Amino acid sequence: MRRPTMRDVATLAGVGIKTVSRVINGEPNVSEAMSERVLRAAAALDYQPDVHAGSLKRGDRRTSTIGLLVSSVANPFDSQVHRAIEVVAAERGVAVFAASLAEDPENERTMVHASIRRRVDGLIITPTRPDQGYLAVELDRGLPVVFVDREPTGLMADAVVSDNVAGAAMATRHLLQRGHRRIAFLGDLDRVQTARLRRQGFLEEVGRAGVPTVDLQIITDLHDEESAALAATRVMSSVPPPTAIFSSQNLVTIGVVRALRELGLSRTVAVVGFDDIALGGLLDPPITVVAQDTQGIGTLAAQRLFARLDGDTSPGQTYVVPTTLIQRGSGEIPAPPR
Amino acid sequence: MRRPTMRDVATLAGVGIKTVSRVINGEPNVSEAMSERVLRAAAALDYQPDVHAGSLKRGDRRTSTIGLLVSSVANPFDSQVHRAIEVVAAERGVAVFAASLAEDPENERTMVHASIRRRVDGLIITPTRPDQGYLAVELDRGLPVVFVDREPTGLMADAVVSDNVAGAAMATRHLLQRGHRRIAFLGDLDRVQTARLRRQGFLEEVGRAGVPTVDLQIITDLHDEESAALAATRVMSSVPPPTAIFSSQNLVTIGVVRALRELGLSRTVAVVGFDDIALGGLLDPPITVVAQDTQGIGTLAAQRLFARLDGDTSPGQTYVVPTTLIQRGSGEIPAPPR
DNA sequence: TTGAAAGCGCTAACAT
DNA sequence: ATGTTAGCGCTTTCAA
Repeated sequence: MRRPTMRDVATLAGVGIKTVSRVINGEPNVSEAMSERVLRAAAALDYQPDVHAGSLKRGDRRTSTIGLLVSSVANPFDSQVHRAIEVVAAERGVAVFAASLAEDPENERTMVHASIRRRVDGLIITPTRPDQGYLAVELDRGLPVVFVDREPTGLMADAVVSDNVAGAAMATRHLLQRGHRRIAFLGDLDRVQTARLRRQGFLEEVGRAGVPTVDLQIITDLHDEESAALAATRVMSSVPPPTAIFSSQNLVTIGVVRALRELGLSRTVAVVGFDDIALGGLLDPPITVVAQDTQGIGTLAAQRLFARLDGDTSPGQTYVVPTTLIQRGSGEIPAPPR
Repeated sequence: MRRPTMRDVATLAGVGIKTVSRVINGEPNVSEAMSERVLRAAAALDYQPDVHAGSLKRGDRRTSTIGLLVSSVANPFDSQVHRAIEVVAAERGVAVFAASLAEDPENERTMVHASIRRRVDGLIITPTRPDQGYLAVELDRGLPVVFVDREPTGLMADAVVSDNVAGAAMATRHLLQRGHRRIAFLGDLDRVQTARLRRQGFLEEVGRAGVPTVDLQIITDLHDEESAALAATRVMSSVPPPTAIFSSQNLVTIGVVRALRELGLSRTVAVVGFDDIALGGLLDPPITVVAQDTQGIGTLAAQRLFARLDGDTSPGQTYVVPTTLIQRGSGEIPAPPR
């Protein structure tokens, strides 16, 4: 009925508790016969050691648990990153404690503290607050923190991010090369770092191409599919309308596709989206995107965290993971002759 | 540098450790002045209590942590269920420790034990092994377990599942009503319970309609998009070919859609899929599906777990969550005149 | 090779 | 209202 303790195992095996500890932890200097006797008793009782009770007295205080705080575990980008992290963690017998911050700055501190109260060995975070300076004291105390998707502010630490500026520039260049000049940029919440960087990449590229500002339409702060669809409809009714749209985020792209479909313009107006879309290849036309390497990002973030846990004390740095342009059709629609 | 303990807070505040404990835990019988002094000291040291050290001596041994073991955290169904569970858990200050079993039976036991070693208060599991009897001892020891997506075998416990049989029957009836008789069933791994139930629902419904067996093609054990596409291509080349396809799972549906598209049959052959598909409404034709209520399933599973933690000792039972037919176009293609 | 004692950070039980 | 002691399950230290 009661969960057995190491002492119960010791009693059943008729040995001292320290011997059980040695066997359970695979420590040396235990005779073969002893080891087998203890293991038999442990199995008979269905004994499972208490990781946290053990860590209490141990020097390193490790719990073999890390925390992952992302925008939302239900979001495809985050859940793919989560999966990649989990694979690396599982190789080391480390469990992942996941939580969604829902882009609410309050939640970031709350969940960081919830993690620390559970004594995680390290933390992987998508920063949501304007400043991460409050984490400096935790870094000092030896808690490694790696950021994903966005760089932290007010703190030197490892970060693993997509090349947002270059990716957006690549998408933009792709449209320019097909003759587009009147291009609309539809972006999500401007307080999100990635949204700003993608806008920057777009602006830099059109600037290099010498496109006059009057030909551009820059819409920001689209927060969902609905607002994006409305914005796309409005943009297309301007005179003269854009011949191409660059949408800087997943949901925005979907909203744009839906709006163009309803306007009967989906075969006429070129679209490139940032962040891949499930089944993008089966849409009509298939949608061209700048895809992020979610697996690469997750794997690298986990590797950085474990490197820190293994003693790496080099200064924190940002790792930029390249994006890929996937040409499927919507982005290859040429500009109409003038 | 070192992480402060409750004793450090007590020393700084110049009080006994038990007073700090009372303040931190919001226990009564502490003067206003004392409380403020302790909180000031705790804040100055950036103190965070150790949940597990506390639970060690506490009567209930609760850690305010639950484990969630699903097929894959990157899978849309699972990650939506995860998010719903997390919302209920967060209301109670409970953290969720998530892991993917990747449909590998070995992983189920491994991760259950990994969870128990971390002393989770309860477990929500998508069963992957053929039998869950090994968990009986844990139930006895007071660890509540709730199953999601599939029912357990060899164990009486709560389970929250979609109405797979009725959902599949509904999809089948929908096709029958449009005059289809030659219908193909494409299902995933037959060792997965939901795959068998959906096949059963299909067979029961065609049976009720008196469709001769010779008109049906039943393909199972499709494990991914590629094998599903191949199977669909093969099925459509039979003579006479089916006029409708019921695909029993997400990836299978995508494979079917891709194959029909390549064969130029996507506007001719009716398709209904089990489990919704992101952007299914933007495909051409838009895809008709039997959607599962992921949020309802996750919320209910979490509610059942917490009800058990709150003392509910009623016998375990299965909760069946209804599915919804979403008519978008592909399922409404009529059978050709004979 | 084995085991006894002390103590990790905290709470329960019992003082005061 | 506040503090003291013992002990949760385990590992460390040290002795046998």
